[in-house]
Amino acid sequence: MRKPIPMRTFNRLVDILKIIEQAPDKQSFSSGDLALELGVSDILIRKDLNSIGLSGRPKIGFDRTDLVSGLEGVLGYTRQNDAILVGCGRLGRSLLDFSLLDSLGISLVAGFDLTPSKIGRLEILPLTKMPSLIKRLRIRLALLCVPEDSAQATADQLVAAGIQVIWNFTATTLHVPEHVHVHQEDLRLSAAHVLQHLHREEQ
Amino acid sequence: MRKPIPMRTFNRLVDILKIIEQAPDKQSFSSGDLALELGVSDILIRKDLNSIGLSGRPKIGFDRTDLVSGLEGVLGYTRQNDAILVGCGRLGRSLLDFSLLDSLGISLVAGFDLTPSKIGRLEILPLTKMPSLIKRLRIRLALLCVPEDSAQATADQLVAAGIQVIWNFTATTLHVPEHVHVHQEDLRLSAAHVLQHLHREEQ
DNA sequence: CTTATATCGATATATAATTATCGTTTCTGA
DNA sequence: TCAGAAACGATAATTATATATCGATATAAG
Ligand SMILES: NC(=O)c1ccc[n+]([C@@H]2O[C@H](COP(=O)([O-])OP(=O)(O)OC[C@H]3O[C@@H](n4cnc5c(N)ncnc54)[C@H](O)[C@@H]3O)[C@@H](O)[C@H]2O)c1
Ligand SMILES: NC(=O)c1ccc[n+]([C@@H]2O[C@H](COP(=O)([O-])OP(=O)(O)OC[C@H]3O[C@@H](n4cnc5c(N)ncnc54)[C@H](O)[C@@H]3O)[C@@H](O)[C@H]2O)c1
Repeated sequence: MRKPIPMRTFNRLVDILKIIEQAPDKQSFSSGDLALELGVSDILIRKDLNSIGLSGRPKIGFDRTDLVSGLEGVLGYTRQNDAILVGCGRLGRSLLDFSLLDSLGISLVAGFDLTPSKIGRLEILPLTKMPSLIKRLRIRLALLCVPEDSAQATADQLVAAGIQVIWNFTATTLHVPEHVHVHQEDLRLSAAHVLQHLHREEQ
Repeated sequence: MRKPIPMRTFNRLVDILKIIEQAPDKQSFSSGDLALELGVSDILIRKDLNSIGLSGRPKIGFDRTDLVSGLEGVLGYTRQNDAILVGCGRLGRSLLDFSLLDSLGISLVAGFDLTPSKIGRLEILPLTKMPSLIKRLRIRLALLCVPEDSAQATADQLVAAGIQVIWNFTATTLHVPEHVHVHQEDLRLSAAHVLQHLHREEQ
């Protein structure tokens, strides 16, 4: 089995794929081009790409098709993963419309809320239906967008129903068993970066 | 002038402050405690804290009050920064309610949208009023939450009105002049991390 | 067909980040 | 009051990450 990808490399791979998608006309990309946009050396770009089995051609660069399929494969964007959305308020509804998620391989197949309804063609179900649906469709990922004071209790329900990964959009730190993974969508770090720039300008 | 803080250290400082805020009863924190939660060595924690002028006491650890004031100072959470919100749809309204921003030193003092209205006690103004308000209140930060296909045009208006930092919640990559800084709130990277964990579980 | 050049990959070097070691300080309890 | 332990800070060593160098290769132009 191949060794795990270092985090820094992983982050750059995400960035590289983004650059490629934003230049739909380019047929090939040299390590120098990509390096310039990312602010690192071309050598590093080649190392990153080589490490996931991609190679380029002298005088040409890396082929677009190779890059896209290689990167999407490694990043996991190719296969479609079913997920549920819990808490369909303002943020939740915004995410339901956010087409980027689909293109990254995440399909929201059901929504849950205290008050059931229908958004577009998607059923918003009451929470009582959650456990059975998770089991029936073998859902492993949940996006959590409930109010802060319901976050832990809802997470507990998700865990009890067998969810393995929680993408947590609330600011509440969740306590979950060892085998469950929480990815925290945290604006704190972003805010700190924003403030740095704000204050940098000041001088 | 003190040298700039390395990015990795900066990120850990944000995490450390979060840990402290989540343990409101603890009067002091040892580097070992913090290290355990962050998954790094205690030595590194001490280095990080020493680097911003904080020191601990043997047998006790770092004093809560020192930590909070030191960290908040460095991260810029102490002084209040006025900001505007452009695009008051689902995501935008959610952010207007998101009290975390206030506690990080970001006050949303006005909202703008195609359709003016009032949310709580906050006026949502038409875009025509934007330039004069930015100048009058000397606003330097804008949160951008408009639809993807208006993102670049709206950013152009913000730049023309003198905004210096744009916190971009749209997935669109913005092109702005050198002196303007864009902080991209990007779900791509998060999604990739989430998918890694989903697939890790699989084996 | 030959030459010039852009770009690659491999190996070596340099820099940055993290951890280990060790002696010191301050509190606790006998 | 003194021994022991918990935690600290400074310096040294290690590991990880990024860059530099250089020979090789494929393309394009003449
Ligand atoms: N990370 C971010 O980017 C970010 C940004 C803004 C808000 N937030 C957070 O996201 C969360 C949602 O924000 P919002 O503005 O959409 O709130 P909202 O009040 O608009 O929506 C919350 C929804 O959850 C539903 N709900 C309440 N309790 C529930 C439960 N136990 N189970 C299922 N559904 C339940 C409500 O009916 C409502 O529809 C909040 O915790 C907020 O603090 C995060
Ligand atoms: N980064 C994230 O976490 C994230 C999550 C979800 C959505 N998004 C993106 O955020 C943006 C907003 O999403 P949403 O769900 O709130 O959309 P929305 O349609 O609910 O709201 C958009 C708002 O912008 C207003 N608007 C349109 N054109 C405008 C203009 N030129 N100037 C000012 N206001 C204008 C509309 O009147 C509307 O109120 C979208 O681009 C979406 O793709 C980002």
